[in-house]
Amino acid sequence: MLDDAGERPGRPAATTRAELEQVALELFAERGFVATTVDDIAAAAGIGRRTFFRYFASKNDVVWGDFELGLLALRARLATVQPGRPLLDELREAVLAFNRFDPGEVPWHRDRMALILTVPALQAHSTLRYAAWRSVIAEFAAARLGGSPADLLPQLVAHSCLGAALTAYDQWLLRPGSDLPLLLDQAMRALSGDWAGA
Amino acid sequence: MLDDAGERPGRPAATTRAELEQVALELFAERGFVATTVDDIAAAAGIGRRTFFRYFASKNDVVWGDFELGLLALRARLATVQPGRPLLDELREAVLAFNRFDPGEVPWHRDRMALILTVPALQAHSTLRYAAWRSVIAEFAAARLGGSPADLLPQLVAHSCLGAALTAYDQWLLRPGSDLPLLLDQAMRALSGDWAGA
DNA sequence: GAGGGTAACGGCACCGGGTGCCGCCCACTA
DNA sequence: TAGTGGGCGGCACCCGGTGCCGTTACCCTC
Repeated sequence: MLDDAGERPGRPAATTRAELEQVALELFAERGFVATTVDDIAAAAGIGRRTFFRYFASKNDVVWGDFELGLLALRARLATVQPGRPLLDELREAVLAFNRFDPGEVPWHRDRMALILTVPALQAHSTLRYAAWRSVIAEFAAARLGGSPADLLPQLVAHSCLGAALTAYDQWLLRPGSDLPLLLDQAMRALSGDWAGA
Repeated sequence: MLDDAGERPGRPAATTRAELEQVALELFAERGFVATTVDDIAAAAGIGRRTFFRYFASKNDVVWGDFELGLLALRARLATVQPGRPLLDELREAVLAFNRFDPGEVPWHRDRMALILTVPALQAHSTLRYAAWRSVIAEFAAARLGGSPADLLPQLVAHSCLGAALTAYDQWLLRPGSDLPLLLDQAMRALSGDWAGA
């Protein structure tokens, strides 16, 4: 729905999610997220405000691109993993893969993540997205550890992985020129708990 | 401001945060959080809607009681800890202490946490509160590990502790009759990373 | 006991995100 | 050429949140 350029029955869609996202991100970069209203975005994209909400459930969602797709890919990847290696190694590689991007997309992605991690409204909203991400991890961890994804340990593993990823992203945005994959690797490795001693 | 029963100059406050909180929680329990409007709360408390926002910055905040006070206590506790013991042990005890309540308050607290952890709007908003909590932990961890609280490892430790606490709370709410301190203890101990192997 | 200072109250108007409703538009199909 | 059906988008509305400003009620001083 809402996409295919000129297919079957009804009236053709006036725009696409990707196009709207691009228009919106430009406005956000100019005026900031909060100062940009949905009316602004709709006007800039040449659509009605009401239509905007048919493409995105909320203004917050604009910034998340195709997160659901990434989630599917993550789940698919984890489903085909061989049981030989240590859990944390698998998770580390999966997290790295999930956050790998074409060099051309990186600045784009960086802008998006900067918004998500610094604008309070987006920071708050992100929790709901992360919950879905965590449940993918918890599912995999439960399969490895035995028991249900709802059990304490898989849930904790999922929270830990998320914490590591967020920590790495924070560092990435904090230190210009830093290397995201490296930071993710460091953060994930630290989940082994070396620091617990003192 | 806004509290002391009958002190100095101006007009006396019409109510208190605690009273408003109680009125609001009752309404939330009856109709649910989203179905209760700020007008409802204000009317039930016999104040104007405008006044409500002088006691709480947002409807979301009603549910958080004296979180800031707890934060101060946590910071104070961590500041007076002797450097002898392993970091994770100290953190575990601090987290347990932070979440210790009078038996009489427990059902109250349980209701609040159930709202925070299940109502999407509150779930999202909680992230902003947790950030302050994490920074207290990161501060302490940095003091122990050396370096700045903004460094990767202290941030990761803070995220991990938060993840453990949230996991424990989720389990507590999921399993009626379960023991919160025990769950917190289990979750915090699991941060040592036993699970990393497989 | 009259008056001034002061701080909280609370109405009003406004903004912006989000939603239900409904008529309109327009490509495709028969 | 008529009909179908899905996207568009205006309209009215709800609700959380804010700035403004006059009002209220206490306490202190004269």
